[in-house]
Amino acid sequence: MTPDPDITRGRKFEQVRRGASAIFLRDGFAGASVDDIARAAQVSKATLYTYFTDKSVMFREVMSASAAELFDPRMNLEPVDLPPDGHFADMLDDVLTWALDPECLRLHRLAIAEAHRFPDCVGNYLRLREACIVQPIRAQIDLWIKQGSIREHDSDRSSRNVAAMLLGNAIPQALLGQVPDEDRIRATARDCAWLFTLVHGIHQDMTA
Amino acid sequence: MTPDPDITRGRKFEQVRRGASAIFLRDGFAGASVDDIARAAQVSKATLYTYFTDKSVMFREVMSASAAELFDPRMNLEPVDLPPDGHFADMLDDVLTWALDPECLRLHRLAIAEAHRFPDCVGNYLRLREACIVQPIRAQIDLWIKQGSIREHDSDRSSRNVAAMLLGNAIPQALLGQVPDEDRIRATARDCAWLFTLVHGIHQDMTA
DNA sequence: GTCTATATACGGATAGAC
DNA sequence: GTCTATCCGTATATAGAC
Repeated sequence: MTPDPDITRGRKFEQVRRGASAIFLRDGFAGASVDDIARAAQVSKATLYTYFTDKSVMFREVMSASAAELFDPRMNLEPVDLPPDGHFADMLDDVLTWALDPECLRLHRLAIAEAHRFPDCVGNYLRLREACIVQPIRAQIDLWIKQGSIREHDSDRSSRNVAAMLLGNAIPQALLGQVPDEDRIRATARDCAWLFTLVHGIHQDMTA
Repeated sequence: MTPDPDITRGRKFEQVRRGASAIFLRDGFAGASVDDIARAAQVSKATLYTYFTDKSVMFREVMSASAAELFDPRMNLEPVDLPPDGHFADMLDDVLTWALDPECLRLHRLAIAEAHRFPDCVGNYLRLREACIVQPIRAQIDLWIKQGSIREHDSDRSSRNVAAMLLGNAIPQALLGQVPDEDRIRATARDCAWLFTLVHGIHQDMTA
């Protein structure tokens, strides 16, 4: 929401932004035509150019607005006051399910595709997304450590490792078109939770 | 190397293929212009069109040829007859370093970017890549299981988990422009190896 | 088979009426 | 502020000479 000299807001701003968003997310930056965007926004091309000085400015706005929209609501995912056992798997399930949401995937694909055309945009995106994924996990782990439910350790590292294992297979495959089904998601979440508690839990059973 | 009716091979075929490869990998499908490709290949546009019926055929050829070139030499990475301890971390280091190679990253980015424009191409790519990454890990694990160095378990699952944790953080970040340095790679590889042996090893020390 | 030159369409961006 | 109509460069693809 920082005022951008290249962007003038007006009546149909949201409408335009949504249209642009839809087309960019579908076709990428180079693949998107402003004619298509105008059609999708139900606005004339000239109107587009009253809002944005050119296509690249339009793209930047779409990226930051989409990221803000997608990543903000997740922030209110507070750590829950429950034992690590079953809840952790549920939580990881939620995170993975969220990350596999079509909207989330499209934005991620776009960010990757345009990474070296718009490095600044994408850097910002990466930070926001990272925060949305590993921070909840880390907060939860920290709470459990504080409560003495699990052993003390470097939660920054372990939360990143958990996130990596949780998303490391599913996201690349989903980005390439093979989205895992619910059962597969659940199994992955369980594996992660199991492995985490096995390594960092207090009462681990090595024969399990 | 399957004969494609849309492709006629000739004297400058390789030259053309390399030029197209360079431009597509740099600019994506929609972003690449055939003028640029012709320039990069030091060939006229007309010559391009004697080899490929159109741009999309050119793209498909680039994808499959690049994948074949990048993924084939890795196949001869045989499991080594060593104890899991130090060697596993080294091996994982190799895998991660390879996956972070600029050429490998560019192809991966392209595959993701064009996933829904060329689903067939990308499906093939995904399988080849998967095989290159988790198969060596799995083969190594299987060997150790057979030797009795580590406990018996579902190596298919564990190798995928190891691969996920190994690549899950580094690859997305690298795709978005933030390639980790050697130390970071080494640390990640070590974490993975440590965690794997801790969970599946025979002589684990839980206080470590 | 390979080139130069060109057809044809589509792209981003703008002029000017309202 | 929003539209219709248009400019003009660039894009893909081809014709035809050699």
